[in-house]
Amino acid sequence: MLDKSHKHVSCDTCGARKSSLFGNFCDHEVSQVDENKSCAYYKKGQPIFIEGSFPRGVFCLNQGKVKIFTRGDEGKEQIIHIAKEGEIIGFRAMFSGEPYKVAASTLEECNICFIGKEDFLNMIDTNPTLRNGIMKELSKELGDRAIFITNMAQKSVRERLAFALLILGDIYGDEQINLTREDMANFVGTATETLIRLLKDFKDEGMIEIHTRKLEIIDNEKLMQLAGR
Amino acid sequence: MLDKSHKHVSCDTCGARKSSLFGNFCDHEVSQVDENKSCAYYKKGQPIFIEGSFPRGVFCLNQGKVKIFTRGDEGKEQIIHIAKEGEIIGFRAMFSGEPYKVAASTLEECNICFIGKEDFLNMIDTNPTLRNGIMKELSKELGDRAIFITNMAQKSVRERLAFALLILGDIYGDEQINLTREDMANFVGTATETLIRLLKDFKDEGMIEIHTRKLEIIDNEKLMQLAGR
DNA sequence: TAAAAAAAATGATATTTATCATCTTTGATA
DNA sequence: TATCAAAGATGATAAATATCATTTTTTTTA
Repeated sequence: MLDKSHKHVSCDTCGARKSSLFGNFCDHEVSQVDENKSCAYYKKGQPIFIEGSFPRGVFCLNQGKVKIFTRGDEGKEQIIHIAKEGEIIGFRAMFSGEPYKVAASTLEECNICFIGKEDFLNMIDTNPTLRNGIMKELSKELGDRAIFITNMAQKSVRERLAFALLILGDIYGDEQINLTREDMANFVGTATETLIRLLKDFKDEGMIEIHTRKLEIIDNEKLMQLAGR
Repeated sequence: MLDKSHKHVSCDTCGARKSSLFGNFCDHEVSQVDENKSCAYYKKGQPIFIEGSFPRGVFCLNQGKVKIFTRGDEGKEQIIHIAKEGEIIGFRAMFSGEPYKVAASTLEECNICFIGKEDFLNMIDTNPTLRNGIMKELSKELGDRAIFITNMAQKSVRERLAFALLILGDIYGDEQINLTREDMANFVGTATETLIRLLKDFKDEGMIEIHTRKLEIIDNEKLMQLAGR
């Protein structure tokens, strides 16, 4: 269980920072971020920002996982991305000038830091490394989403599930995958019932193990083969 | 029919420029682009760049339409975007440092200018307006693709076709929509046969008119209602 | 302008996947 | 720890869409 007091999490000791966009900051840049941020504890299932609102700054994930999603016409969520420790979320809408097109909420307990819009944009302007990192990140994601779209359009639910499990495996690292069946279905883009049935098939075929809610990947190879490329 | 000689198209007189990322360039910035670019005529169906290759620069569309697509496992195309006059294409991969994840080829005769990587990156570095424009563009597209993914996952083919026709209507402006059924199916994400049948339904329901290959939107309202939001 | 190729259209059928109804298990909370 | 709500699971059925085979029309090119 995480510390619930809203105390300051120092960037200096943030284990997630090395792998983040702030990873190669020098000391004084780190303290610049440190001085201008605020930190907060979020409990599981709490919204960080919602679709349609205007961004006031960006969120930097110190601890925990966060889902980024949109809602279709009937309110059904489509999970676009699951962010983990070290990721900065919500910076896209700051450049687009539009309100958020996606929403974000926690999938588990999280510690999340907040950097105000002005401070962040100021950093972008004065720090070419950060700027280039951001542009690189934006471009990469654009490519990933093209593939996501293609998968949605051309792969069967079974293939998409295999693909999704591989991504989730990466995100959860050596932890077990821990999502509700509904969230997983909303990531794969299918009905919850269909997802449940397929998970059982995958278990029977020796690709995963199911520990009630948590999933363990047993046969990465087979999943990759099924997912295609 | 376009002029096939590879003569220089001046940015100065480029009708598409005003609506492009170079739209608010001052005179000397325009001539900077002008001096560093080369122009070429492309015939219909010609590739501009292909998936997996490394970018040497960016392409600026002076005249004509271009499809941006990926290929699924069985080689089937998924069209992600259709670019028109004024759009700059292929700049994403230049920032990501990765090879192209998408391919581009012409849908009709095109005049396309080319700006080398070094020149373009130099412009980005020295021109904050261009840089901000690019970041804005990248972010916007990221939002659009989130919605695209959600549509793919949650809408029926019929709804997606309505959505696609609205987008195509915007792109083609007062021209009629002019795509093969296969390309259209690859944009909507469905089988060609299904697309053909649905187009007939749409015609019968008075939403579009079919002039052999070209389509005309008759009832925008109804399409919007069908497409949702 | 005829011939060939490509695109469009149509019908029959199979398959995948969603939906609805219901039941069971798990986990949270009073 | 008993109770309740949420999540997970299962079966039956319906609907949407893909696939395959074939024909017609349009476009391209020799």
